[in-house]
Amino acid sequence: MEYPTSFLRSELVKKGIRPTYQRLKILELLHKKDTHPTAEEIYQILSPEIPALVKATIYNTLHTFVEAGLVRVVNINENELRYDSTIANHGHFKCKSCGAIFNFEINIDGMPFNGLNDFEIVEKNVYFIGFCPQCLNNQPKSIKKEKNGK
Amino acid sequence: MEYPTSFLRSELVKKGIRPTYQRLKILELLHKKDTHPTAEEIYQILSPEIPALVKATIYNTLHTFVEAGLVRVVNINENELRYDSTIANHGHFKCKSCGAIFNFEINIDGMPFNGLNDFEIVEKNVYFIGFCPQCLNNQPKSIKKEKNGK
DNA sequence: GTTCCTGCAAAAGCTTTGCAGAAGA
DNA sequence: TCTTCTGCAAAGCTTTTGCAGGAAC
Repeated sequence: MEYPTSFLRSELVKKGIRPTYQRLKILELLHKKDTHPTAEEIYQILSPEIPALVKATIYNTLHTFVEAGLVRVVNINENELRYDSTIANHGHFKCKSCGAIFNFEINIDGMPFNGLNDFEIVEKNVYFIGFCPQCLNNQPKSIKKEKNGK
Repeated sequence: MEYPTSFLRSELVKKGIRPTYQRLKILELLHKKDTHPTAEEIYQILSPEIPALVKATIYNTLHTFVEAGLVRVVNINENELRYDSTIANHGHFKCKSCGAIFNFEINIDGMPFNGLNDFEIVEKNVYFIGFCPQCLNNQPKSIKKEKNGK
């Protein structure tokens, strides 16, 4: 998928966020990468292109985006925050071996549940944990014993 | 629910974990409290009872429990790790206002999904975010505008 | 020109690690 | 007695904050 600058720019302007170069690049990356990068990963990817870029800016930018509802924080085990720009109904699958996060289709709103009668539900999330096909192929014997991908 | 020391003790011994006083207290707390306390909260609760207790011990103990499969890490938005001793099939609901986490019934294994054909699924999780009845009653007008409970 | 953002550096917060003494087997 | 755990202190990471110069409007 391609995201022209004009599209990204209007996405920001619509929310009252100044479309600076850094913000456009970070938003573009979040749209392109579907692996839900961490702040650190965003830094690693954009740093060569924007040498002056600093992590504080990435953190500030991500906060701005989250507050505006442009991206969502995905947070699956481990102590790390990942960011997701797809707000549609989907589940997240995290590979215990390589740590990658995949989207998959699931009708979250169709799931029956009990015990939240007087609660107001704002957001529903589903996440699975296991092993991705690539990791299963690479180490079919030992993979089950691995603790995590760190 | 009451958890006699002998029960807790055997739970640990079964997993090959030495049933020290600190570990028994932490495990007991995780069973009693269904709000999925953080390491910090565990420290706050047990500190008066065990003045010498130190956070490093709590972190180490929680790691030990997680590795043994006695407790699970629950991790819903925000940058904090919570621990859950109930391993059965249930969802977690996090209140945006007070930050408390509630369990609710949901048949996770019954949910249909697509796009994970060659994946090996080890664990399935569901979490909802919204407002709990208590917070809805306390501030029925302003609650929707609140960002989070921090 | 004014407002707001970025980069930089320093601080803050949470978690981990190394080690000596204490507790458990 | 031997092994393993706890408490303590220090280190390590990630994230946040304050401020001056710079970019956006």
